[in-house]
Amino acid sequence: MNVAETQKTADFLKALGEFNRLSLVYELCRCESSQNAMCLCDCCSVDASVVSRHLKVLAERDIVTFDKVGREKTYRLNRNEVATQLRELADLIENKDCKRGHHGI
Amino acid sequence: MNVAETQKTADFLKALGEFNRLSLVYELCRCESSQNAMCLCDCCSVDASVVSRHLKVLAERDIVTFDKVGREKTYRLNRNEVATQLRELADLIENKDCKRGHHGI
DNA sequence: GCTATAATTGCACGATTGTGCAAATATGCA
DNA sequence: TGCATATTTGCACAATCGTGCAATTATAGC
Repeated sequence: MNVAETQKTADFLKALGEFNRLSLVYELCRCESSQNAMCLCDCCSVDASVVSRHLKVLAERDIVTFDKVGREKTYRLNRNEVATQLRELADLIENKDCKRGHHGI
Repeated sequence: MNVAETQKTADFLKALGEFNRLSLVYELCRCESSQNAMCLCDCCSVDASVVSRHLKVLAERDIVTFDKVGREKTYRLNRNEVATQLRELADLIENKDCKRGHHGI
């Protein structure tokens, strides 16, 4: 695992690892259709500017994607991509193949 | 998803979502046997006290477990538990059942 | 054009976090 | 008992982060 990959994975997990951002993800998870940011404000009781910034972080990590329709941005969760990243990490952590003993056996 | 569960998941992800802590996890992932903290120091170039603190955070989230043997603590990765948590989150995010339309359809 | 609404940005602030160093604690070994 | 090694803790500090408010930008609709 090289440094860049490790950093990328850490950034991904850090983006998910904040209460209000994870709440946004869960809220989007419940939505079949895209949701605009104002609508998403309701799920976490913070200022609209804060939601805007959190969504920006999530978008930077490709956790969510948005479409701009008129003056609204509608967000949707990148379900498959996020789930895949989590499962890949799970597989890596559980993987027996790369294990070695104390002395590199 | 209630507040306490969301916070717990966020804390778990946050614990993994820091570069040096994730490096420690990867290092433990490569080890079949338990490793003591001094040995783990090598994988991330920070002070031993820093490693100690990071391992404490990982232990608090049940990401690692340790045994105290003599004056050393040997750590091992809770592979199954961590992988399971990640997969449960992946399943939740991908789950179609809990989806609903814009108006709760 | 003007106004209302959606979203972002700048600024400030307090809280948290990661870090190194030195000191303290704990334990093994001679 | 005394010394060496492993680990933790206290302290300080800089950096990052989450937040709210006010101002700004963008766009729809009149």
